[in-house]
Amino acid sequence: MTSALLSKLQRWAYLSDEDARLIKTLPGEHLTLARGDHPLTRADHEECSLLVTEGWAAEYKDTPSGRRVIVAFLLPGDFAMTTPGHDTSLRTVMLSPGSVLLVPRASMRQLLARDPIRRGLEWAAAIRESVMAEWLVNIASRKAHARLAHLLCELSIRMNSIDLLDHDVCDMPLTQIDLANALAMTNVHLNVALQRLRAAKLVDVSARHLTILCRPQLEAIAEFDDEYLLRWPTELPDRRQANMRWADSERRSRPPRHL
Amino acid sequence: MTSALLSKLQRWAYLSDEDARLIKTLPGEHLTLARGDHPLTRADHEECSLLVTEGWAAEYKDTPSGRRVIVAFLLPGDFAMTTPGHDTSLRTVMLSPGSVLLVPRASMRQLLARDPIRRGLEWAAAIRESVMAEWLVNIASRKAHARLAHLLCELSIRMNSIDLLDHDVCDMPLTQIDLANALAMTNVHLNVALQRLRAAKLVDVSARHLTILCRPQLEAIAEFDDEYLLRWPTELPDRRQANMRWADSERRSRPPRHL
DNA sequence: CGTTAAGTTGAAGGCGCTCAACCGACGTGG
DNA sequence: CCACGTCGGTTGAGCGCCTTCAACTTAACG
Repeated sequence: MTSALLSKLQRWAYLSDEDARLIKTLPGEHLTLARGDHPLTRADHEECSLLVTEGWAAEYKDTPSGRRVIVAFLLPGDFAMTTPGHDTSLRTVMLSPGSVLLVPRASMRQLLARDPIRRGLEWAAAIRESVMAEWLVNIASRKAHARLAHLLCELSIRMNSIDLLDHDVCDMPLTQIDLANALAMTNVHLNVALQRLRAAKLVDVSARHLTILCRPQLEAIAEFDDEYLLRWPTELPDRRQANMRWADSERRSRPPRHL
Repeated sequence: MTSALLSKLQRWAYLSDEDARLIKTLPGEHLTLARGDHPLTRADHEECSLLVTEGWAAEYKDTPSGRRVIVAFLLPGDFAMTTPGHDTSLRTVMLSPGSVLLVPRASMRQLLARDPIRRGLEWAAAIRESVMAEWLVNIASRKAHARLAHLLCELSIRMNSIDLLDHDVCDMPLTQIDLANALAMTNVHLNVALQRLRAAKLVDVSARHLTILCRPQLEAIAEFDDEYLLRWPTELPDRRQANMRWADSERRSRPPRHL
């Protein structure tokens, strides 16, 4: 039921049996939904959090000009953004049949009262933000096929972290239109980008499944580095060599002349 | 000193005199920096939060292919993302001369112990995330000149919310290259987009200042809706109009908040 | 089988990129 | 003091990635 969330939290925090029990028996309204359903109403937002337990969902905005932009994919174990006074232009929709749990605020408080769980959830929130930043980088800096490759890398790693990846194969119930909406391109061009990855035998996307055929090459053309997803809590800070790309001259340079 | 943070928090939570005093006397190492300086080292991240007190900063990533992507602008009163085990590929840099406060974890805990302050900071964090989502939408869905217009709208509103906007004029110490890095385009094309807005007499960007000349038109071409920035607080009466320093005659009224 | 949504392919055109040159402002050093 | 270097800003030409539009195929489902 909430086993995806449990797997995820156990990666970042050591949970007691009692903690695990709390999560497995998390109370709330359980909804079974079809693709296209919107699990949250405006009223819900004030009163509960939304946890995806089965299937995939998305957070998106529609622009006045009619475009849909997917801002985040929600996989099993992910919470939807439910912040105080949340932004009503951001909506949550199911991208596949699945089920969700509407967790009352009181139960959430109960979870957060447990230190290991709270830390785990904070990690999850931090990674969520990290993923959004990486999406910005992805859309802002890479060409279509590399963007797609990057997203597929991310999704497979995230599926792995909830034990839903098996030998580089996992479910991926997205349409090409969904992918296009998440990657800031048209479905037409997403298709050609996908063909290109297929032709290079890097991935296989079909029948609602994703298979990574050659991860090293895929990661190479995607410039994919999983650090933003995995961040190990106990890791020591010696891995990164600070490459100062702001030249020394800039550091003490005069203020830039403006326009 | 930390007056920008104070102005911001007071928009979303009632602060007692004691709360205000706590913020004004927030302890920590105070640094004066030049453009291009990196205020945070890896070690700092584990031990303190970074608060911008003067000037502008940016959070950015550099891609292997050599592009720089700015993921967020930090204005006075903004905290840099300092999460446990934070993503080292994301860095913070000053975009103008200014000063920052390195707040020790202990002092942050002290702040968070005060309920109104904690709510205010949570509110600020929620808006930060909301802004990132809107940036995704902006880059993903709008053309160059509209992207630029949207960003300028956002920045002017954010400056207003820390009392640094005066009659639609505020400081904006960004180079066109900074703007281009934030908007996923080249400095060359940013320039033409800017010329276009200038020619239409919608904004004036010069001498490190931003002036909104015709907000209604600017917001129109930007598809700008300030809801994601202002989200009505639950516990405060609407101070927004009172605080707006521009004529609000033709601003459309907001649908009443659902109960 | 008829209908609808998703996937696929092709052609034409445009928005934005690359490359390149130039100017203007400012600081530096001879 | 002036020459020069550097950085930011501005403008133009050419081109290519991606969009738009359109038609057609395939799959799912009553």
